[in-house]
Amino acid sequence: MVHLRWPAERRRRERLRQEGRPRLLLLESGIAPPALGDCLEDWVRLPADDGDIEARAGELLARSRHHFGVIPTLESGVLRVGESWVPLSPLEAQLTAVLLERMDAVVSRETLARAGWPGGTNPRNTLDVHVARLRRRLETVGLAIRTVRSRGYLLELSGSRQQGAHEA
Amino acid sequence: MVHLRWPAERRRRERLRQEGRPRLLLLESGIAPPALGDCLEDWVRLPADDGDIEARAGELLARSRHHFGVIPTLESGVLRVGESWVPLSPLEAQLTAVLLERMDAVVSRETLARAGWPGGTNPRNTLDVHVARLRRRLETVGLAIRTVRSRGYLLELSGSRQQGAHEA
DNA sequence: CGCGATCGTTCACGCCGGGGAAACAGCTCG
DNA sequence: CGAGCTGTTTCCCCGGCGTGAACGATCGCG
Repeated sequence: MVHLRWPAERRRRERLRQEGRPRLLLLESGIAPPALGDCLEDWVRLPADDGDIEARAGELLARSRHHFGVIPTLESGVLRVGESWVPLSPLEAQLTAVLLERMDAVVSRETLARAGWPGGTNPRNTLDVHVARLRRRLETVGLAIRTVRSRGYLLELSGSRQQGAHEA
Repeated sequence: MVHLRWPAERRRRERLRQEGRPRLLLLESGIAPPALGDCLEDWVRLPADDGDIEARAGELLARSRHHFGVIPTLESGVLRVGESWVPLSPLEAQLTAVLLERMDAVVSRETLARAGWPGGTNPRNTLDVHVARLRRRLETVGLAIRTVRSRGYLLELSGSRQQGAHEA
């Protein structure tokens, strides 16, 4: 996150934009706000409260993370999401792999069942149980498995905008 | 684009957020900026220059347009509008599909009835009830079903102007 | 002008089935 | 041997759906 003065550091701003880095413009008083180049930019009019500047910087950072998207990766039983990670059991890894490659889309329980138990035979509830367990595990790294009733499941980052989403 | 006062209109803000509509918070002085829910929100500390408010509103609008083409899509029981989505039951999905492909146009209740109950059998206020429920569900993602009396229903983005307000 | 008839909305109830959670048991592997 | 995986059973909650009835807004007619 870079703070820079506007319009004094105009060239620097341009460079940062090309590099795709988030930047916060500190507006000298009396200057009109510039048109923002992209989602990774914001401005604060001076003089400003430190808290406000802090807040904008934080939002910008969060937005940039959201914008670039966190891409979970699964490799030899370890699921990484940003900084954090969890070990997955073989079966859980199977299921997660399928959910992952259809991230943000619905995966039918049937597909999941085939992924986890190619041999086929297992009682109705087995999948439910494993999904429940997987759920608990994934939420520790900020992933959520949503149920789409009578359709299947959907994997997404848990901050996402669903109707049930709760946050401060 | 909605301007609202913070923290006074806290509930309104929450509703708008769930509907995925852009909103600008006008911060009473002395209040700390709230954590932003998503890319469609911003704030200005009062008292503020009109130009600054204008600028932020403009950016927000641009960002929101950039962020979604606002074209609702329905796929495997999931209705997406911009960043938000809702799971729909099979029946609701049927109805929504019809409304969606005639978006912004009136769909007769008869058509809807046939879409939801191809077996034909189902007079009564069953349809009404399902429309009511569907309404509640859709408003969480910023869609609205308007009634056109003795004609049918009409699906539109809830940001649109109310019927009854005939414009010049 | 008022009064039903008509149309639409919403609430409350009940049934049904999908899906969730806990608890237990066998298994595997270090 | 103990801990973590996995399968299975059982119980039950809650969401989806249909129905009935009360409520409310319009409209038309005398």
